[in-house]
Amino acid sequence: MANQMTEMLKGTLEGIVLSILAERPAYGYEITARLREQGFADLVEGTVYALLVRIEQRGFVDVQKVPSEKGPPRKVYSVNAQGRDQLEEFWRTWSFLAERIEQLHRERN
Amino acid sequence: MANQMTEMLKGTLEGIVLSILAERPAYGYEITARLREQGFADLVEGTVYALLVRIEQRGFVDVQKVPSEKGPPRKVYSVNAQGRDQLEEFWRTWSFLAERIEQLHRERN
DNA sequence: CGTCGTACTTGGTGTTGCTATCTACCGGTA
DNA sequence: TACCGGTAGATAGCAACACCAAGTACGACG
Repeated sequence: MANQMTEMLKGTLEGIVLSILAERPAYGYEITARLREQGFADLVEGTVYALLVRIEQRGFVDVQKVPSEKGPPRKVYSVNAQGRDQLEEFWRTWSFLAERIEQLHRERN
Repeated sequence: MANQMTEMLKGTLEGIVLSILAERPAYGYEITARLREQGFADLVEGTVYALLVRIEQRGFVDVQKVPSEKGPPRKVYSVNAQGRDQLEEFWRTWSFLAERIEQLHRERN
């Protein structure tokens, strides 16, 4: 993955995944696949799985094991109340940062 | 510093500083002060100095020592051609990411 | 039985921002 | 003189996070 994107994903990927889960519950393999389709072509599975473990341990998501026809059982994640709070916090932080960066972008020559 | 902002700065702070230097050359203490005024209140000096060392070693900036009336000599940094390339790359990466995140933002309920 | 696609796990690495502390220079003040 | 605060920079150690690499597990299909 391009180094710059790798570094930029730190701190944003969690928000991205929480946001995806806020739309509707999903499991790791599915999330990875969707993100790859949406342009994050080089995103590696291990990253997403590790992130899911993290946000579960922090109590932002609930997990449900669902049997799959095509492989091992899926771990379907859904955001809970605490996760929604975290997501709101993410949007606040993002908005602040994006605003300042966009301002620098406009000021560039 | 809020944890979320800390993580989000990874990967963006370099672009922010390069962007500031692209407007006009500056030195570390000044850059830290300006960023703090602009809302990055908890940004620590050490972070900026370390970043400046990094981008100098990567050849993105040129340095000039300038005596100060109020303290030790300043190290004034200015972006060079390679730095401008890096900055362009930063804007491309940022635009891509921001677009996708804003889309998730709009889709939220 | 071997392979492919699905699905998840994990140990190690590199980058990066933060914490904390240090040095250095100057002016004002007790 | 001695001390303090503001200016200016450096750095060792830490934590978080994305990546890399390799592994396990399950079912279907040839």
